[in-house]
Amino acid sequence: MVTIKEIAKLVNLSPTTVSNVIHGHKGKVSAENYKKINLALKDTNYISNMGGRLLGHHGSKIIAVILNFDRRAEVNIVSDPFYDQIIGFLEEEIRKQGYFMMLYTSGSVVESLRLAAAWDIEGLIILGSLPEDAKKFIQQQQRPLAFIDTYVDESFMKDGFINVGLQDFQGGYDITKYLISLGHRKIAFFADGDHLIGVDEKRFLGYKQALSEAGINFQQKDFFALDYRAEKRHAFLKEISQDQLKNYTALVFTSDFLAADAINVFYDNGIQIPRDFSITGFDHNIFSEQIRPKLTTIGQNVNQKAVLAVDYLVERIQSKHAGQKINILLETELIVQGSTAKIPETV
Amino acid sequence: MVTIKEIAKLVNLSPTTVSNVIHGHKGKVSAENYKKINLALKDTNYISNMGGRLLGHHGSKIIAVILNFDRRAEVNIVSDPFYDQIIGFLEEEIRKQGYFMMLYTSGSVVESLRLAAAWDIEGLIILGSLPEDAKKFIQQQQRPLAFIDTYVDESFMKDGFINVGLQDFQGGYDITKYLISLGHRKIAFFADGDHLIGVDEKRFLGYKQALSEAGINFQQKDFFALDYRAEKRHAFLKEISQDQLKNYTALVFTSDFLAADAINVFYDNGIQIPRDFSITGFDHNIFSEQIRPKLTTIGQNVNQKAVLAVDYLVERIQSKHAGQKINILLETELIVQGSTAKIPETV
DNA sequence: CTGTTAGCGCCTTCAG
DNA sequence: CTGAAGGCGCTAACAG
Repeated sequence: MVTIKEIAKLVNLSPTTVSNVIHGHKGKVSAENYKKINLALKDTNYISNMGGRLLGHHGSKIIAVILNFDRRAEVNIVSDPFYDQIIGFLEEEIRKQGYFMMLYTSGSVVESLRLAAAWDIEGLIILGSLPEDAKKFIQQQQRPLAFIDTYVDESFMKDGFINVGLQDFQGGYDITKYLISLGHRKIAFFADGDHLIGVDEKRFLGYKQALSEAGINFQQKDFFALDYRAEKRHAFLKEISQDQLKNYTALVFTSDFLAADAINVFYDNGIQIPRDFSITGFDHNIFSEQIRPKLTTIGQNVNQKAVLAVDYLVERIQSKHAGQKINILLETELIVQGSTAKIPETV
Repeated sequence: MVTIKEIAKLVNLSPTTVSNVIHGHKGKVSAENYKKINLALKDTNYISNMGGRLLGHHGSKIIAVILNFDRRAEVNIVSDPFYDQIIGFLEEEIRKQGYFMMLYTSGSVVESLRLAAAWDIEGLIILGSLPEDAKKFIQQQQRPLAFIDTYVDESFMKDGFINVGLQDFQGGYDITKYLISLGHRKIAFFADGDHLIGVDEKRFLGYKQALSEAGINFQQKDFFALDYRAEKRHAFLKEISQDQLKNYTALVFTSDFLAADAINVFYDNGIQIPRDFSITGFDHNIFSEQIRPKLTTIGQNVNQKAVLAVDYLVERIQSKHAGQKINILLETELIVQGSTAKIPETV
């Protein structure tokens, strides 16, 4: 690997001058030498050694993407397409912005911050963080952070805070309202796990709001928690489909994955959608399209999420000061497909 | 961030001694000082600055995962679950082995190698590489490489070569043979794009072999190339289903994704599976389970692939010499589900 | 406009 | 067993 020193020798100039050319400081170098050095750089296929940069704290050019470990455990089970997709988009945008992406999975904030320190990482993108972890990140932050889909208290959104999320409340509200507009009044809600947090909680609150506005009384029994393990989940769905669910005409799921999964379980047990239930998903990813009937769902632009998060982060890295807090919630879109139907007029 | 020097001051010893403790060179430090230093390291939460390591070529602890750009373009379209899954598994194993993962997408071998040089990357894992790119990597390699699912000529598998793949030929052979055992003799083959390369080619050759052994004559028209763009692909499937496909009773797809996609198109056009066609997939991922009927497919262990690739690579990194070539093709498993059926006895 | 110098943190000699 | 010294490549500060 060629070094600046070697290039300097080659063109009979000093390393500083070479460095100036590399950094495009045109004003500091004569046009003639500028050209000569640039040629030499190309000829020798010069690459700057990142060790040198790191050591002088001149910027590592690394952005780390931190994935919450618990989420990841599931990802490998269900292959959560949201995470998969967004990682691809993040990598693309990080690369386009001239940075390198380090991917790190950890359940521990401390571990993630150690990584950031060791590599002098310029900024972190944090995916799927629980609220309490987000707080820890914010409190111990040494460098710019951008969260994706994280809800924290206003009080934690100080200057420098960045979050790019989705109007989850609105999405939950819209899709529930749509069901109500079809005549449904007995609408159950299904989520991943017992304790609703983050995006699922907002979607749930939107659902409740829509019920309430329509004068429908929500009861705790209308909420169903699904196990992340396929077998348990399937057994549970089968069981309730023969019992509790008989009271409902529509089922709202917090994700396309869960909705599609449920449709299959129902199908296997002779239940037809939307004849027996109207069902809705959330995300508008591959699962809502690769199921029959296709899901009525809430669309989001995952690419945009990734690009915005990276761009805000990079801006903050380069401006070198905190800047105002940013908490963008992207708009959602109701996608009506075949999994929902009007309730038949009954007398 | 605490440095070795600071720790040294703290305990009134030299940096060298501290460094020795950090590296566990017990023999070189008195037991007493060893303890004292270790305590100080913990107290101060010491993290070694990677810049220092890099600069001295003491090992970056980075393994780069290189994704072929063309593949990735598709990944973002179809969210190819194989890539998604394996990236998760790779990250996990790399972390477990004490390395950091840098994820990089590039269509250019040169770009990837520049990255490797700049960061003094210790080893590369290359996913979805075309054969000609693989050759370039091998020719220009400066450090250990591990390929996943790459087929290159024997002549390129010199010492140091590592590839972890699948018995794709066997898989294609087994699944076709299974169809034949059900009585099918008119079996079409569907792949992604015109020019069969890599794993798809092997699967195809397995299919042909099975046909040939059963005395079935393969003709070029039995091969169908699918467009990666959903709309074009769907239109094409619909079109041929009303025409050319009438001659076939079974359809072999190179992936679960394509098979599930086709089932949906057929379903939308009133074609029932397996009544009208028997259909097979390949991979046994989420798509074969999230479709009705579930796909008869070929199973592979993606986690094992990732773990083996990382472990072989790390072994090579640590042993510091090339070692014998490794070209492991993992076993496949025929998974019989509902998308295939016996051909009815006709007279 | 150009060059010299110093220092970032670590590790490996080598000398005590 | 311990310590001092040098060098990895780069850049910023400063001197010419």
